[in-house]
Amino acid sequence: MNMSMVKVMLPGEQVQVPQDSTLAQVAEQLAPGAVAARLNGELVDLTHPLDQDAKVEFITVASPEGLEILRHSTAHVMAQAVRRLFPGARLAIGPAIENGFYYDFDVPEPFSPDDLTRIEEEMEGIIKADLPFKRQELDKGKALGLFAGEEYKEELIEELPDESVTIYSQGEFVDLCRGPHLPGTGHIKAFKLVNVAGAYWRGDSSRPMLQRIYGVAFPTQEELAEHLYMLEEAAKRDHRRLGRELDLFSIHEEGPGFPFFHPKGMVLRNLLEDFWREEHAKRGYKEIQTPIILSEQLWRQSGHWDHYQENMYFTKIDDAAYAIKPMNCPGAMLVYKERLHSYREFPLRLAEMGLVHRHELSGVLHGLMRVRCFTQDDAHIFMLPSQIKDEIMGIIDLVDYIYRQVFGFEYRVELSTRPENSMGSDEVWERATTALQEALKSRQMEFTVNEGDGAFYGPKIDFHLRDCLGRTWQCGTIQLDFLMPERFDLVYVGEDGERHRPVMIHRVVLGSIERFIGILIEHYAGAFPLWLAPVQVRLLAVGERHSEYVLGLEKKLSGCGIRVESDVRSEKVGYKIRDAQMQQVPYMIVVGDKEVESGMLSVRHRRQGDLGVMSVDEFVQRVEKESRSKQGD
RNA sequence: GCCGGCGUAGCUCAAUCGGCAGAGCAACCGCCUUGUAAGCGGUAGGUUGCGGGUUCAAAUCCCGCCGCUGGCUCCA
Repeated sequence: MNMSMVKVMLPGEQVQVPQDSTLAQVAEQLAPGAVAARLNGELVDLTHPLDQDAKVEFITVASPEGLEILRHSTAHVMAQAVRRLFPGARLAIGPAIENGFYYDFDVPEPFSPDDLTRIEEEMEGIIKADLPFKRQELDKGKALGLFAGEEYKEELIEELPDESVTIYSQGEFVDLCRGPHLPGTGHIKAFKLVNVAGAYWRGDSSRPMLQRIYGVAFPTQEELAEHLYMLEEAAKRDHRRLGRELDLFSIHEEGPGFPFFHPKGMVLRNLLEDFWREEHAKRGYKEIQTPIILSEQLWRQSGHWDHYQENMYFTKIDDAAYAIKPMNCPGAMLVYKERLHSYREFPLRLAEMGLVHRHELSGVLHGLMRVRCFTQDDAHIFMLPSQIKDEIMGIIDLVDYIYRQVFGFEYRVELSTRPENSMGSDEVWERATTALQEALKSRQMEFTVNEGDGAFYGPKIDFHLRDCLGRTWQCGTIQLDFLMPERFDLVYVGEDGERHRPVMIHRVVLGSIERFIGILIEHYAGAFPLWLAPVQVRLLAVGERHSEYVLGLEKKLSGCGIRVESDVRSEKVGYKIRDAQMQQVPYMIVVGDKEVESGMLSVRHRRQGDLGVMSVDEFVQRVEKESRSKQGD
């Protein structure tokens, strides 16, 4: 018998196999750890047959794609377990996510933590049975029949563009799925269900709330354990915890979402603001300040009344209606309108550290990261249409300078386009969005597009930073606005002597001072670089007889502009060092008989330990140099 | 706002089945006079988030509210 062969091109080698062999058969010989494959560029299951010559790359769970498959398959196993334990549960969607997966279920009763344990046990059984994942293609009509009564699956099937859909099954469990999947459930080695949460179907709060179970999954138990350990470590960096331990800020039941800054938090905050002012002055910004409470009429004119009312607080003064500002722009408009402007003044950059109040839903408040009042490092820039691109590029440079060069943050950029409830014509939106896009492209920034997430008055570029758990928070934003100038009838006198309409940019760099401080706390795990450290030096008296000398030294150092405090408590030196270490004080100076006699300083660094002896001048210079560098440990 | 979990001393956490609210750290007082990550002893600290209910008896069980928290939605 003449068996026909096909050529399989693998990275670095080429083999011939009988036609209609499966990829699994090839993998058995050549890639024992494979769980899936890339066949002519497309991800497929190992059960896929080879009917013609093909380029093949095998995938293991060590690769990002393999890991995603592992997690996705684990989600299916979880759904199977849930179905066994809760036969009435209807399935929604169950994708792989960072570190794991989730699956949404419609169940009459929410899952309890005990249920999670039972589900985990059921999953173990399914894994032990090593059920193969089977793929099947069928037309939509048949699929709808198969999933009859599964309203979420029906909705998904109806929306799929192709006439045929694929389903996967393992054992008795069948699910609509594009795949690919692991060869069998036995390939799952390490997973854990971590929590349950309510989640609206398709993220729409007007639709039913489903129960979402989150899990994590890794190729090995070791990696899973490592991940769980990392989470524990991350919790130690949580700004809410460090804010209390380092006495930076507090939030009270009497003011949910309204943070209180303590003396040390204020030092940090003021230093950050000083830095901000310096950098903005260098770049031609003028600073203004506008009131927190302004007439409701103004907010009607700006469009906030129609588009932002739900987030605003209102009040009355002498029976007249006022609103507490949720944004700074209308105030800046009034400043602009104070007098007539010439094109020669442009771009006119009016900055404002503006305290805004917004009614955020109670369920979203989170330490300093999401609050109900915060200070925006705002600026409104008025300019000619021809200046848009340069101006936006200048702001991108400033953001990059502060985020990356000064603080060493990794950040993500998003372009947000027109939302549903917005003002203005399509044409204006189109123009503004294109301008932002072009600025990003000429700066060669990588960015993702966030459809429908713009402000109600214009599209925006957002800069996102990560917290200790990898959650991202929007910080900087650049918003282009053709509408507000229209609404407030802003004009400038052009070269031609005629009046024209200026273009405006709203922008923040840090975003919210509060949120940015939250990010800083987590980024440095409380060990702020010297220039930001609320206390830079702590003097530790060895015995009580050294107190007086220590206090004199404190005066001397603080006279040199160093933030210093003294510990003259009746405690051992080891105790004082431990205390200063835990407070993340960068420098400790031990003062005993030797130092009093010699006039030298015994310096300890919070990371490098004992630095030995140096003179006061030497130490002051060291501190000044390190502060100027803005470098961390 | 919605779904789940949680709320005990300033902080971290105990308190068996519903049976006298407890420990460590911090604070305060005293002893020690201290040399590079926690010296010793003592004192004080609580309407168990708030309000109802069940019970002979509630931190514990039930209901409502407040707050925190993980998500969803929303957003700097």
